[in-house]
Amino acid sequence: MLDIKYIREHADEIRRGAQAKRIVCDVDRLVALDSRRRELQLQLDQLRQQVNEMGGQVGLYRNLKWYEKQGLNKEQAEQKANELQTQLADIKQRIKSLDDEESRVLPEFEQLMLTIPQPPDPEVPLGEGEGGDEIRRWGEPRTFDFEFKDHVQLGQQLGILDLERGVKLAGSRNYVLMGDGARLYAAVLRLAGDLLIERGYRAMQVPVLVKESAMYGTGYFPTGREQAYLCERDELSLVGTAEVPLTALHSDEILNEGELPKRFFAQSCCFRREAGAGGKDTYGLYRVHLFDKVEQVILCRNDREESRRFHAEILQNAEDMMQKLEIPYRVLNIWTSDLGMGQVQKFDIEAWMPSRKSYGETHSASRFYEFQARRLNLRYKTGDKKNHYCHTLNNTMIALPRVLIPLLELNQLRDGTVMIPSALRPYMNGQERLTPS
RNA sequence: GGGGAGGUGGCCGAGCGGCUGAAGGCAACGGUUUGCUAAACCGUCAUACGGGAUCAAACCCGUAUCGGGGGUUCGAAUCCCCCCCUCUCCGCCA
Repeated sequence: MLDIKYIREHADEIRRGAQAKRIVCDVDRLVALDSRRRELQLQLDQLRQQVNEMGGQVGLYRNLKWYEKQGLNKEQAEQKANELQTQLADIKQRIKSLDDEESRVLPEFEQLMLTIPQPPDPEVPLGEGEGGDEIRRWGEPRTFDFEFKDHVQLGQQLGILDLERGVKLAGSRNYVLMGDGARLYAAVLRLAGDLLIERGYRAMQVPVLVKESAMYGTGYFPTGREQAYLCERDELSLVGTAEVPLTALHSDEILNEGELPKRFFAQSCCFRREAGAGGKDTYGLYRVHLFDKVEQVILCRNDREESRRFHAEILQNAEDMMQKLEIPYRVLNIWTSDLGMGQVQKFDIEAWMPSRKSYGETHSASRFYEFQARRLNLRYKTGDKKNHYCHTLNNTMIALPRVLIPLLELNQLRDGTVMIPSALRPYMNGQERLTPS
């Protein structure tokens, strides 16, 4: 959410931003509702002021000590009071009708406020459709001097992946990992967490079934509603990322400036319906309904330069993780047309996946400035006792099982066994290789 | 799931239906005093929105907010109804 005053005064900029993001929103309608809303408030405030003042008078005219002091007798005072009450009844009628109008205008206004996207930063490339400009690469895509296998073949031959039973249990886009597969999965997550702990990030364990306010606050609702699993009778939603509970953790709070920045991470289950994905990426472990992710979240001061620095930091953390895993990747500066409602800039990391013969997205690092903090009512107080909205940022540290695709495929040997990258071996009891079990 | 108790400002804690945005205390901040610290004293000390003033702020005015919503009343933190949450006893249970 943006500041209505800012929208009012920079309507053009907002319109251009929405255009660049390819997001449809009605700025004119919003501005019109805003001015009507302010007129109504002004009138209502004035009428309420009258009511308060006259109401106080009524009280006085009913107060024996007071009206005797004014030299009035009971009848005179009573009559004054009644007169006032008659006038009040009239004013309250007017309040009622204005109030009715306000209660029609406000919900629409608030609804529209939630649909206004934040303009992208200038360094974001203008684009069309999904994607971004490649800004760097690390590592070389591996070439094979033998017929390589994809992660599904490898997983099945090693006896660590069972897609059929996953589907039997839970429908399409589900899977089961066994033995070394499950161990490897856990090992990657632990490595990611340990790396972040080393760097001063605070480990968190958070709810993954959250109230709608958290979904709205982080910007996933109302637009992304289709993508979420809802537990409707309890009015709760399963989160698609720990970004939601972590970013909303301090919602409706006023932090002290000294507490910032807050560097968090959480490993959590992530639930995504993949509605609209249609038949896309149905093969293997690429796009599944339930996965695990270690997510980084930073809450910092309201300072764009600071936000940028932290953005670089969380991106670096993820790149370092990929380097530890020895997975070649590239980093994209995502186009305006592929940015979400609140994001001002987003960098994706894509890992080389032999079976896809391409880079595939494994990470997404976004910064939001105040956008989420405003929706969440997440603020901090400075030394001069002023309140400011925080800035929020997040990035994947690692997400599984997707990263198992390059991890298995890139490290396979001719005989179908898979070498374990050395950074993971300590988490696998020193095991160096996956062999059929 | 059933029975009790309770939800007031950063915290604790008062609060006859009008003069209570809310006593008092603590914490915090500014100041006086002081060799330093402590103590003492004085002052400040919720948030949002709107209006006015301004280059902008400071500032001035108003409205709303005492868990949330609705009602009674000229007037509600205070009375009534519904909901939510916390604590506690019982039952159930990873």
